[in-house]
This record gives sequence, structure tokens and C-alpha cells, in this order.
Amino acid sequence: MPTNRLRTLYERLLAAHGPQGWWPADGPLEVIVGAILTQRTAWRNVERATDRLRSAELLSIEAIDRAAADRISEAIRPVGFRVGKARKLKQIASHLKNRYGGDLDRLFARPTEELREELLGLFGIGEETADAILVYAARRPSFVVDAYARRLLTRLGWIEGREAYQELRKAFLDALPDDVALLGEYHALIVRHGQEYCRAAPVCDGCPVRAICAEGQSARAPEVSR
DNA sequence: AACCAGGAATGTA
DNA sequence: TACATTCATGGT
Repeated sequence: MPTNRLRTLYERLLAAHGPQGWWPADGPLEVIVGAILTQRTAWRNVERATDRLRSAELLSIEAIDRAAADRISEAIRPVGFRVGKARKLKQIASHLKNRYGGDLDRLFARPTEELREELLGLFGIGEETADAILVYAARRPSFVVDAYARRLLTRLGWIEGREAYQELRKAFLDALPDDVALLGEYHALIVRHGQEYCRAAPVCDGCPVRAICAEGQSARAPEVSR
């Protein structure tokens, strides 16, 4: 994939949608909690669940660590997979409490690659979630490859669609400046664009990248979701 | 009323 | 490595 195109795409998305100012959460802990809650879930449901956690005074590492899993599960009811997500939140909170005394600054003081590996070692944190935490909570240069990014690049005809996560992440990082704000903004723009134009059922009419998109120009290979 | 939403863990071959 | 299954709620 020609890397220059990834810079051009960023410019076009930014011009079309404007700065998104992500992550839409208050503080690093809420970024982490939100990153878990939003897995395979619409963001509005995450907001409801986060409000419920706050009302129940369950929006701190200490509280999550101490609370019964059932209470967490009940509070986050509006998101899907609540039992599993409650377990994830508790295990992450437990790790942060035990290893860092609940101090996120101490976790984030670690070198980027070590930090990424440590996050990946935690139950409930896969590659996308780890990168979201790196970029939006730890403010480290990384890139979040999500379903929208994969879908957009597939429709642009730039990738086949089944590439490994790391391969796509590397393509973005190699093509872009080492700028956390830009990398975070790029992912936000891809999501915004995806929600408006590049859903499972595409709205290509009026799409700002339609001119460089293969969608509608010719029949394309079936894309994968993931 | 099926389909989709800002994934990850687990199991199988 | 590559797939399939499971988890669960809310909006369209």
C-alpha cells in the first residue's frame, strides 16, 4: 500500500469532518474503562454505562477493585457482554492496584513498547484496546486499527481486508509523523467518517473521499468484517 | 424483525 | 496460522 496515500486520506478526512477532539472521556481512567466498555458496542451505550458507574461511585481503580463483580456488571448493563466486561474491568483494576498502587502515572512512565506488551498481557486488552489506551490515555504515538479503518481501506481498494493487525498498524505509523495528537485525530476521523459514510451499508453519495474510493466504480472482492 | 454496533478470549485443526 | 463460537444490550 503506497504510504503517501495515507497522508492524503488524513488531509481529506480532516478537511471534510473537522477536528474530532477524541477521546470523548474525562481523564485516563475513564479512557481505559471506556476502551473496554466500547468493545463491539455503540458509544452512546458506553456513556450510559459510564454515568451509571459514576452514580454508583464505581469509577475509580480502588472502587472497581473492591466492588463485587455483580455490582459492576449491573452498573454497566447498557453495554453488551456485561458479565465479561465486568470481569475485565476488575482484573485490570486489580493489576493497577497491586503493581502500581492504583497510580496510572507510574504505569504510563514505562517505555512505550514495554507498556504496550504489559497492556496486551492483561485479560480483556487486545491490540486495538491497547493502542487506544496508549494513544488516548498514555499519550504515546501508536495507531488504533479498528473495523472502520479496515473497512475504509478495503473499500478504497488499498488493502485486501484480511491483513494482520500489526501489518496495518505499521503501515500507518510508517506513513505518518510521530505525533500523538495527529495519530489520535486520524483514528477519530476514520470512525466519524465510518459512521457517516462507510458503514456496513455504505452511504457513498456525498462521501468526501468518493473520488479516490473504488466503491461504485467496480465490483470489488467481498470484504471481511473483523 | 433481522442486522449492526469503535473486540477479545477460547477452542479446534 | 486460520477460523468458528461465545459473550448480551440497544437502536434501526
